[in-house]
Amino acid sequence: MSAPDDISTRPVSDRVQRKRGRRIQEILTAAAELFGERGYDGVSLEDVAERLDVAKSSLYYYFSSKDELVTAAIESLGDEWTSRLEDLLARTEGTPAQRLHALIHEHATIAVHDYPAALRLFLEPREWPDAQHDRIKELRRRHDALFRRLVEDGIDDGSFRVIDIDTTLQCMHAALSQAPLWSAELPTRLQRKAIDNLTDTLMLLAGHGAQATGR
Amino acid sequence: MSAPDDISTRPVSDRVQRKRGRRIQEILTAAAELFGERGYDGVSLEDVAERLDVAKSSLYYYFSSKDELVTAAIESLGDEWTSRLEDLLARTEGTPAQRLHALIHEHATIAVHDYPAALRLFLEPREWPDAQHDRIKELRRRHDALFRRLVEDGIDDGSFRVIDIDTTLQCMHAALSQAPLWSAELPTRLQRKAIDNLTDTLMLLAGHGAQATGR
Amino acid sequence: MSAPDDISTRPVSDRVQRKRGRRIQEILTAAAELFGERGYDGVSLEDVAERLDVAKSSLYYYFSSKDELVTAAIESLGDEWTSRLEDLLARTEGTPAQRLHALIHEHATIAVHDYPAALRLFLEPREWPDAQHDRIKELRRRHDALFRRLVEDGIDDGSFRVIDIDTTLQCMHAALSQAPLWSAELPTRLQRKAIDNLTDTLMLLAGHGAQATGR
Amino acid sequence: MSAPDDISTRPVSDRVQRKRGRRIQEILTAAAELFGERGYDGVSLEDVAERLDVAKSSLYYYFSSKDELVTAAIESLGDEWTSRLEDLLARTEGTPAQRLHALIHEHATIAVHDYPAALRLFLEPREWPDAQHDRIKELRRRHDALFRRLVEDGIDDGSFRVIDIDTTLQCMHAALSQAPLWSAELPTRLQRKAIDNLTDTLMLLAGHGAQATGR
DNA sequence: GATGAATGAGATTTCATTCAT
DNA sequence: AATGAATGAAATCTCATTCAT
Repeated sequence: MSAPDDISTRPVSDRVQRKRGRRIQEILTAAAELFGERGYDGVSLEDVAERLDVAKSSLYYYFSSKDELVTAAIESLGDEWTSRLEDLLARTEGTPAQRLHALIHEHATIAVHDYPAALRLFLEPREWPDAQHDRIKELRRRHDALFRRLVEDGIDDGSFRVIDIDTTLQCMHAALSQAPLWSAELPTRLQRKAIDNLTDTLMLLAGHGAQATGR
Repeated sequence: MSAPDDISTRPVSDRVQRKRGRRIQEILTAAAELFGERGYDGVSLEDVAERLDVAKSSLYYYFSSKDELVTAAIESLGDEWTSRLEDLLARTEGTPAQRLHALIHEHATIAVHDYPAALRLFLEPREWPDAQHDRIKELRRRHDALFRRLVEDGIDDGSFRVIDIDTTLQCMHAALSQAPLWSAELPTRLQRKAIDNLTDTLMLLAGHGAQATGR
Repeated sequence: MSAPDDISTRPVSDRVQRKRGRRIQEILTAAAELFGERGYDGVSLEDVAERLDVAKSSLYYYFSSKDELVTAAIESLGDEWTSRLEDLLARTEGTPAQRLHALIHEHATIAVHDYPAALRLFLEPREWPDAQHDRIKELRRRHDALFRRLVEDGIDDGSFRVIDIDTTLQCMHAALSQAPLWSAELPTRLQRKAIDNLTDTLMLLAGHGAQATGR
Repeated sequence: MSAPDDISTRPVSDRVQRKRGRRIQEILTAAAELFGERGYDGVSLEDVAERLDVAKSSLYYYFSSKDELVTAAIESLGDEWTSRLEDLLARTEGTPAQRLHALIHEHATIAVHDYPAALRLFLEPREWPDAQHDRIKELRRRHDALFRRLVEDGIDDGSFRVIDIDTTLQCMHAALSQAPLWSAELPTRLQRKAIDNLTDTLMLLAGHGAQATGR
């Protein structure tokens, strides 16, 4: 009805752009929580929309399908998660053992405390639609690399001893992924303690004696 | 009007009875595989029926609902699994470390080799309908008890040292549950090796040095 | 496998014949009760079979379809019902008012007391499959004729006065059909009284004062 | 994350609201007709949808289950019906006999003429799902109260004489409920007459002589 | 941007009916 | 005569997706 060219050529104002970005983040956060908790099939778009207090159809303005929304949510959560771990490592000095201890502790804290919802994301790809497999694997790789490097460092300097590094990493990862599940049942005041225990226990997997945790 | 007393005289012949039992086992096996692989929501009755090459509605002749089928499948699989572990322990002598090693190895073998499908069953209850929660928890308890006793024995005689026994068991369990997932991708010839590695690695969680596995 | 002619030409022994007849009656009785109570759609063949403690498929040995079973059940019940009323009239002497009173009372007794289940049978044809319409109408006609004759007699001799005989009969019939419904809620000891009240009340429809019922 | 407060500023415009209301009424009307005619089991949602020329699943946008749709349809129809009767009484003066006559006549007119479909609604609760029982009973109570009061008035002033007021009301109700069934078969030009006859006949149940209907 | 309305595909479940034994 | 097993059709219900406004 009005000149169409106008619309397509006019650069969308920054303010509008930012607003859209913020809205998308809201949606992704809500979606990540829900999907993390109940899995792909366990959450309908209606659920996501309801939590955001918008109409279901409105979600399609930002994402062209459930799959796309899920993909973005996973990516977003995974990105933030990995970034937090990378940041931590960047500012933590010390022996490989100290740094691995810090990394595990941080990961456990995020999992149990900050994003208990996210457990399914790293858990297993088979649940997710094909499109997500690669993204999840990629996330998983980035995430894995952080741990792997530290473990290798520890092996090199003789402080760690493992049977097989892949196996070790898989076990760590499995235990960390499952952690929110059982620690969710603990009363909050015990969770910090649980995280410490978990961290120390997992250090054993690297063939390294439990660190004193000042407890 | 006079009800014939022949209820007792027509006890459904044994042959028929056995046949029915066999059929039910077929169904349960197929169902356990599928549900184990793809989860409750990921499998439709159509899928189960198709694998058995029967009509969807035929399943209702044996089970009155999807839930009931799933419950029975879980129970059946879990029972057999736990029995195998209990049997193993009954015939295995030795130190707690030797017995725990055998137990983990057996569990890993079952998980990776015999029932790679079953991983979800022990994984997490939230996915399953309410009716299943208790059954799964109960299975989990029985299963847990086997490991716990051995670890406690090892602690008592000084051969194990753990930070916190609950944490240790959770980690072992998590790693064993996840194992089929990543080892599924290995070529078959490497799987035996993977199981050995996994077993030795998990022994570390009990604070016990890696056993020589004759490798 | 054996000579087939034999089977078809050999006259089935009387004993067998009678036994079959008895079995059929059992089935019809059970079916009439169930269908009367819960209607055509409300009763499955499984329900009928269960009450008889036989297998569902066995019903097909006697009736070739649900519809046929229902038809026969209706017919059987209706026949017996109408016969009872005809018998009653045959042995009851007196004025039209006395005879109508007796007829209504008997009908009400059967409906409320003997076959409370049957209410739907006379209620309305639309519920039943097409095949049944005519049978039900025919039953209804026979039944109606009994009442109609008496009312006409009473009109002729001046003891009844009605607005329109069809209307009068419809109302009587409606009230009698519904009776088991509300009297079912009464405690048994009040049902006899309720039948009396109903009878006297319906006599009013014939424009005849309530009879003294010796109460 | 910050939930916008605009819930109150986006109150779903009135126009939309009204449109929705209208749509719902359309559905309820169609549903009431069908369920009234063929009963709960006799009507599938497909039937309702087809009459409205929409997809089956669209009904779920307005009602969350068949039961809910049926409940609403019953309620809606029953409400209107009772209101009409209450209105009539509010504007009708005269003796209890005159008012009862008017009430019965109006009820018969609605039943036979306006909503011939509704007969089952007042007929019998056993057909309807549990959820509906109470609603139907409540409707029935309201409806009953109208008739009861008038009959009681007539008894008090000596113009009516009944055997038992409950029985009288049940009979009236039964006859009125059944009326559409048999009068449906009459040619339209006779229906007015049939209603008059029915009304006069039912007045007899109150022990009151037939009113002259100018015939 | 946002949403109410609508829909098609697919899921679970029921049931009359058939068939081999 | 009787029945266990199996099945296809249909019913209720869910949900991702589309579309007009």
